[in-house]
Amino acid sequence: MIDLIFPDGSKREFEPGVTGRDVAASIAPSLAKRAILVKLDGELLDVERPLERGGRFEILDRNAPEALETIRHDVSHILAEAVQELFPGTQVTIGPAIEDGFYYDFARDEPFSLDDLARIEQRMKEIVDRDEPIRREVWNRQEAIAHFRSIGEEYKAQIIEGIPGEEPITVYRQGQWKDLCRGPHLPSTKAAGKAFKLTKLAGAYWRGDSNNPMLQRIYGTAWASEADLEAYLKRVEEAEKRDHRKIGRQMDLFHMQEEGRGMVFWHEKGLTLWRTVEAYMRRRLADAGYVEVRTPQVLDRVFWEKSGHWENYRPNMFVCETVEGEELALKPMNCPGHIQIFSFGQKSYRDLPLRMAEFGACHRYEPSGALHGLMRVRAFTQDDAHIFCREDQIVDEVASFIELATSIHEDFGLVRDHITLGTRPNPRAGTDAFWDMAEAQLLDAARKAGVEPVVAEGDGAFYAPKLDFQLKDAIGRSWTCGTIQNDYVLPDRLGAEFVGEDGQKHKPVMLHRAILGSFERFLGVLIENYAGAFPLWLSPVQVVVATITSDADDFALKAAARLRAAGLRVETDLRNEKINYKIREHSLAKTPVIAVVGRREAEEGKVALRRLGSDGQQILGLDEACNVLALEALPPDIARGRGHDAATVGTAAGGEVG
RNA sequence: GCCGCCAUAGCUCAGCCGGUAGAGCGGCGCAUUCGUAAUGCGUAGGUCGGGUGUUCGAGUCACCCUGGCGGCACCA
Repeated sequence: MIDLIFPDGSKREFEPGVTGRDVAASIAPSLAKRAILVKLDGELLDVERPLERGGRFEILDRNAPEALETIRHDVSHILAEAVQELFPGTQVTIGPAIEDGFYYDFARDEPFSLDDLARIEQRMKEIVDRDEPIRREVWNRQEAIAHFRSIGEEYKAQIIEGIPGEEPITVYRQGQWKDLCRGPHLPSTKAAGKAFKLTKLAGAYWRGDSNNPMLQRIYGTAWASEADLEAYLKRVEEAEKRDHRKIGRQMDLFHMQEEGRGMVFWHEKGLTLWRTVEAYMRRRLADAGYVEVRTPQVLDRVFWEKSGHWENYRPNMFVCETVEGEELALKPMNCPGHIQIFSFGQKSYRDLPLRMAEFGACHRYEPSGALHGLMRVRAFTQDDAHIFCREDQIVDEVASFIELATSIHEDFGLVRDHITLGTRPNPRAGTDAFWDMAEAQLLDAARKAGVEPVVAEGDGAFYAPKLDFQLKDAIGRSWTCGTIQNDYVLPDRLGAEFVGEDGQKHKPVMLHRAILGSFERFLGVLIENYAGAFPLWLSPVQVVVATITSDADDFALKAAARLRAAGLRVETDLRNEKINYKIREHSLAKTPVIAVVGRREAEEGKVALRRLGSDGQQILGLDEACNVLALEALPPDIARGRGHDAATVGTAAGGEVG
């Protein structure tokens, strides 16, 4: 007999070979009907799977969180079945569940069309209606390989060949159709439900390797209920509205054009945003003990040969030849330049840690297909810095960096989800012993800062492991911003050294670190995080003074001048338009504050402040308005320095009027 | 770079099976001076990303190039 322990703690005995469905039926017939999966000691199993051992046991219906992944996986199989019915001769490969949905990769000479997608989706729904039972079978390895080969499924045969010897080869039958799969699966196609939708068509390399043939991938989304599906589609729509490329155009922040792929034309408002962020970063870095430097944009090929970049990254560098025959390259990164400054003259251990920052403009020839708005560009400015330190200073430096970065990210409304530790990749420089040590240092430092990193196997740079910050924005999407790497290789390669207490020369360790990543990308993230409705301190235009009638023009100009004198970024709108029209226009332009001035305000020397997103007004005397807004527009670091909490400042003074 | 899709006024988009381009918003002009999310009327903008071909005739079909988008690969 086997013992099953239920979630309520009760324990019951069953015959070995009993199925999850039998167990459910012994509790209640309705439960047997609803059951789509069972969990035995944390492992998900088919409900029809005979149980050979006991353990902690749970019966899951389709609303269980764990069921969703299986539903998605099943829908991907239904997709594959539909495709093979409609397009005989198409080979199936793999089709996993992913975040929000699933995909399936097919090998077929003819490309699928968008129209095909609609047909396939229709057929998938028919397959669900057919209620085909899904059953697990264990096959003999050699027979399985021979079988899949014989039916022309070369990819499946290859997959089986790659499965470790001790693992059983399982095949799931789904009506007439079958697929190699580890499982688990739902009891029938009907259990998958119809809350799914095919979303996109894409190419994808077999086994993720660009040397392999390209397969056709069909993506879909699948949910436990129609309501969830609709909510998801709505979320996607909301995210599209925040697209920084769209908002960048609407708000006149920047543009890009054909002749400069991956290069940004920053317009006045976009540059204002940039400079605001830059000024903030300068203050934060200065407070944290960094010095700022600037290194050459273009350096001789010989320099990059020494640094090793020529050898490793030549195809991705912008290179030019001069009339005198020199070969020069635009810098793809700042580190070698910083080492030159470090090595200029002699450095003592007393100089360490030396934190050297540069808002460094770099150029990298990124593959054309990688370019994406501001997120991936060919010319970008990093908020770069290198901390030269002794080995025993690494942990402290990394830990305080984590604190600094966290504080900065939060000032921009981004909350940390987690930090990843990218470990040794392949290929890589250095011995395993080196990597053991370097990875341990980062782990120690993270823990010292109170963070337990999530390990991302093989995600490190080739010369060093790294910590990456994963942030969440206002609508829950995650972004990677900020990184730190402990590099022993480059300082050695470029001969950086310092004189230690012992009078001997030592090699410093170099911590490469960025908090924003690049200004381009970070501003893109900010635009999407705030959907263009920036907090007052960041907003390119902070106040628009809008008149109701031309009688108020003079006062409006005076008010604008005073607000500017108080340090605010102000525009005026004296056009002969109705106030409704102006309010609408400036609200759509995401202006945080509209200062309305009519005859009444002009006579009384007041302004009526209207905040974006609220329809109330705050009528204040001009002086008071200047004070309130200037205080409110303080960057968060300065507000903290003055003992103000930016979030609550400005709401205290003045009366609300409907 | 690879696979697929797309490319029409400043913006968003319509233009069916080929017969020489439309709308809304925006712009400009005139009128309106009107208290917190769109005042009315009028008017000017495109030869349809570039090229080749098919055709009596192409925005509309085919092919090539360029670029954009969605993925894949890449991301020091």
